[in-house]
Amino acid sequence: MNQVRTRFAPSPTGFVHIGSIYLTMFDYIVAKKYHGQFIIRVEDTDQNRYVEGAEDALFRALDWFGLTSDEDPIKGGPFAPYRQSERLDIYRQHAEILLKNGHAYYCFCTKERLEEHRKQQESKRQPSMYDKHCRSLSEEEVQSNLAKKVSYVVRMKIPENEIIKVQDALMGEIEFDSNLIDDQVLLKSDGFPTYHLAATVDDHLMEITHVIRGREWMPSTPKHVLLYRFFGWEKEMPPFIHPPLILKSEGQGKLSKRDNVSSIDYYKSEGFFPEAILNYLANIVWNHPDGKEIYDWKEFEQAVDINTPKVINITSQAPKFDLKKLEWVNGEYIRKMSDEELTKRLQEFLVDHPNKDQIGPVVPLIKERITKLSDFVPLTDFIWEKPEYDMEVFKKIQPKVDRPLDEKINPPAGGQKMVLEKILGVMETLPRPWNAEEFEKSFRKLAEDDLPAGGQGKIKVGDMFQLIRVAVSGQLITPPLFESVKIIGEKEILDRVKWVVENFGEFNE
RNA sequence: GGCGCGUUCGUCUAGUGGUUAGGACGCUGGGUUUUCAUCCCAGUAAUCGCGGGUUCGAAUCCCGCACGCGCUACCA
Repeated sequence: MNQVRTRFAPSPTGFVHIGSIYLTMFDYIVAKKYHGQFIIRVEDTDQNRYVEGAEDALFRALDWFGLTSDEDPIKGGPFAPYRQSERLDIYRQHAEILLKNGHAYYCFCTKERLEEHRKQQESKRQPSMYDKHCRSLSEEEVQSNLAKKVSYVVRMKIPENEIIKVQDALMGEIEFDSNLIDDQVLLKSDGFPTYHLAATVDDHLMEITHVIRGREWMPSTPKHVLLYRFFGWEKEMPPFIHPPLILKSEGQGKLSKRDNVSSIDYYKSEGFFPEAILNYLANIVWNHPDGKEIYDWKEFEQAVDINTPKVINITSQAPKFDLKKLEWVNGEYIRKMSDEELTKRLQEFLVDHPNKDQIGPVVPLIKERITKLSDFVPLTDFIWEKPEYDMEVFKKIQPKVDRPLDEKINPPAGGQKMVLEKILGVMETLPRPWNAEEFEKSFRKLAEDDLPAGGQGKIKVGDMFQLIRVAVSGQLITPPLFESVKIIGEKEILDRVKWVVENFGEFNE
């Protein structure tokens, strides 16, 4: 069997879209499963849409996902160059072959004429297609126009009255009426090829064995089938695989540039793992035979079998993007990761964090509490910095007592201050270094026996610890209290609690 | 408008003539827990887009319709 060769053919026209990664993943697993080659070919044939730096961003993104190519414009390879703008001669030569064997023709129609024609068709509610005006030009007219350097394009001569059959891997045989297929432009007036010519020629020349591309290409596949025929390459025509497009989670249409979740920059900045994203992307079109939801791309290879018609056993329906589920998948990766690995990833992610060398001990505390790396910061800020205290937060803890306390303790704010003073007192006498058992025991005792002064009532243990939590962190939700306290250190804790007691009721007004 | 594809819980998916239509996310409730989260348990939710057939029997096969998506450029 021939080497399996797949390709991802991006056009550098903007930021890297999640859909590109989704498609590249298919290319990658098909090639890797059979120890073949995965190629990146840059389709920069539209000079108007070219965006400086887009290609670079793409390579960085693919690298991040570990979707490394065997041949590409940077690495080179046996079929270089891999940038279509550097292969213009090749397309020109192939256009000439078609011109010569009668499958293509010169078209000198102006853009104005085409536009006018299109408008007329639309007003008559007819399908908008080229009227094949230049198909009937005489040889003399063509030569004369060429001699006069009249601007031209090369169009494909689509045969009439024929049913073009396309074998689509995922959808089976699809029939197209050739009369409804436009005489596609193959070579533009600027000498650049259109996608149809360039991709077909390159796929053949680069010996691509499986064409995997977005579903939006399906309607133009009959043109490509025809090109294979016109060039006499029918026998080597690869299977076409058109995975479904990813749709917006709400509203209508496919995931577009306007959706923030469509850019991979979003995932990088939020701290998602590339492998988790890949897992999610596989998951929306494929289900693991064991019912597993969490698996890596190696397992996703099970979906691939080039000896079956579908090649990749995925669903044909277009899925909606679900960020919630991606977050869940990412959280699963975080939880199953070793503390060391997670620490490393956090340090890489938190490049500017002032205490990033000290996050190691904190990691086990937050591992089950974050779903993406960016969640780390708001959850742990208080560990390194004295928090901003807010009376509103304290007011949310309404100590519940089993019977009325004296008027000094009610209203609650007053009671809280008194309790905080008691807490400070216990902390000051607690033998150092503090240990978890002693810490908990002392405060339980405080809650159950020594509060309030005079023994008139009890505070719930939970409320007690909440008060300590807020005094230490300024917030109601934190990683485990004692572990956090240990990391912060006895002295700093005492300073904070003392400050809170002294300034109670004053801050944040 | 034309052409093509698609249509099972809110979302992703299993299911290929006989199932209590299964799993996952989400959501809700409960348990564990000093908060949150994790973990565990339970629940919620799909008359399988609609209407006709075929059949003893249909989510599964056929036809029609509706809806959704894509394409309809000298863009990819």
